[in-house]
Amino acid sequence: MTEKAVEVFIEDLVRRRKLAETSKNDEKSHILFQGLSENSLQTLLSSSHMKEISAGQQILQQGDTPENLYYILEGKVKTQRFSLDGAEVTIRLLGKGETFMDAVIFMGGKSPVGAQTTEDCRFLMIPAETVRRQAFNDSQFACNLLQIVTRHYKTAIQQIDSITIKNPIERLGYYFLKLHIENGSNNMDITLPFKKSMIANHLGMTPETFSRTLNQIKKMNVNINQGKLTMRDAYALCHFCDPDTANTCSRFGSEDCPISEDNCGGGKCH
Amino acid sequence: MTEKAVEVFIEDLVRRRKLAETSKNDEKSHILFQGLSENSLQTLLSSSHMKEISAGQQILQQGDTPENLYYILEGKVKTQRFSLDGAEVTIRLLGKGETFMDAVIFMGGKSPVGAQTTEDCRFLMIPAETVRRQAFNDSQFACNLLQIVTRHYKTAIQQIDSITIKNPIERLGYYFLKLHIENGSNNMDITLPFKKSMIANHLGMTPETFSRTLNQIKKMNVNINQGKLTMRDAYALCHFCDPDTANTCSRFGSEDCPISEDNCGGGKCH
DNA sequence: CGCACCATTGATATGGATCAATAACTGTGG
DNA sequence: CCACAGTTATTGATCCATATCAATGGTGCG
Repeated sequence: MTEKAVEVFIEDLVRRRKLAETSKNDEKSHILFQGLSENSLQTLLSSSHMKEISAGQQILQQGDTPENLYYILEGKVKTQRFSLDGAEVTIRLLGKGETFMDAVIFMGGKSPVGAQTTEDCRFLMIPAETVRRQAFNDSQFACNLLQIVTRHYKTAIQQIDSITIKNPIERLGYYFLKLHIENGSNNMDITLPFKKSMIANHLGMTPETFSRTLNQIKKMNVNINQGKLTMRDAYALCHFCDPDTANTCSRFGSEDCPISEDNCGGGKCH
Repeated sequence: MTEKAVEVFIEDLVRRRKLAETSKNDEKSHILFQGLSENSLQTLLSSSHMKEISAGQQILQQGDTPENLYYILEGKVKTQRFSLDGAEVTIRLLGKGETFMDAVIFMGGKSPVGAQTTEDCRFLMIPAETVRRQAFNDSQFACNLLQIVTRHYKTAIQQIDSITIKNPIERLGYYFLKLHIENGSNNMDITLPFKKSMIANHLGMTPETFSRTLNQIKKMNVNINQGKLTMRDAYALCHFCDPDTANTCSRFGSEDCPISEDNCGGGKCH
């Protein structure tokens, strides 16, 4: 990364950090840089560089040694695993402002997952060695990483849960619900952020099953058309909510919220 | 924890740490205390206390706020999740020397998993607040935690992979293989560390399927009798190995190892 | 000895995968 | 702007792996 690029990047970060302080708008993966001194930020960024990778490229193979932490400035990515006979599992689907290989760097040894662009991408790449050194030198940074990795872990647990004890309708419904909440719980229109077949794989089902499941969901006040999802009412997906997710929903506790403790006393009703 | 107990515990830790330096015997979860100053150790332990909990007790409910990090001094534990209709998924099965709620403490909010003893247990409990504070004050400790959590995350990824694209035989075979390697790759006798029905649940299958799968595996030079597993030869389970796991096997690279690069050139053969 | 609990075995049911054909969409070049 | 090729999504028919249901057999404990 050139001196100039570093400066621009830092400026942007600082601006956003100030923004985050005043408003409640916390952009997700800025957690990585949260609360860092200018100095620490400099150390991280001065050894980093940017890279553009076009859509559909394998950024990193499962089994490679991870040399960098990737921060997505632009574009979308999936991380995946392959079985010996070529079957693929999508572990994460991620976009702008998210990081990957953040956890892998601390696992030691080869990466258990591969990563692939699904759109043209621009990355900020921070060398793994720098990240490890800085984690050791700056406990604020280490704590930021801890927060990120535990969040990934939590998501992974939910994924295990979802694949093991939920049926396709519940999985898809829950996925849509989370998109809905991410988009702001009042927004009734959602554009699917990935190809259907990718989401299907991520949810542990085939594209055929995904398609059929979509038809089921259409009967529930939700319409899907050309990758556009339109909810008849804001509560259409509440059926798929759980107490944990409810906490992140702006309508949690409102009169119509089925999870709300006021409505059933204990968060385990329904 | 009383002054006395602290001292005994620290003495024991120090002894083990010295042991770990000289031999290659790295007991798993001592990672938590690895490389900490006496001072840091004191801080952590002086606010800790011990607790005994009998078999079958729910230590912590899914949805509770985690108040402590648990270190298992004695006994066995499972962490689990429940669906709204009562179905259970076992996330981890763990024993002596392992920790839990380590990651959850940094997730913020309620615990996404519950924990239950499966045997009589004795725990060292370190208050969550102490852990968080110490992570911030001692980057060595933070890095230890990072290592632990990323390891959990990796296991979770493998679990997702396993449930999604492996059949019951492969799952069970892989589980046995890992036990075998943990026990020292030359040990041909393994005692199942948990009840079959628990392992079954952990592997995402019913007890019935587990039982039938066991019969399949018996045809492959592995015998199981009353929770005792006996391998005809040390390579009986190699069929279920993958390049990643091979690295942790003492026989990796030997003539008969099917993963060894010498035998196929690239670690993707078979 | 008898009661629980757990594991095993057999019979049956079923959800989702697979296979196969068609349809809709995307982008490209004339 | 349309025609065409390539990709992605949908729909229908069939199959199969694993869950479920039900009965039996062990094992340990009071």
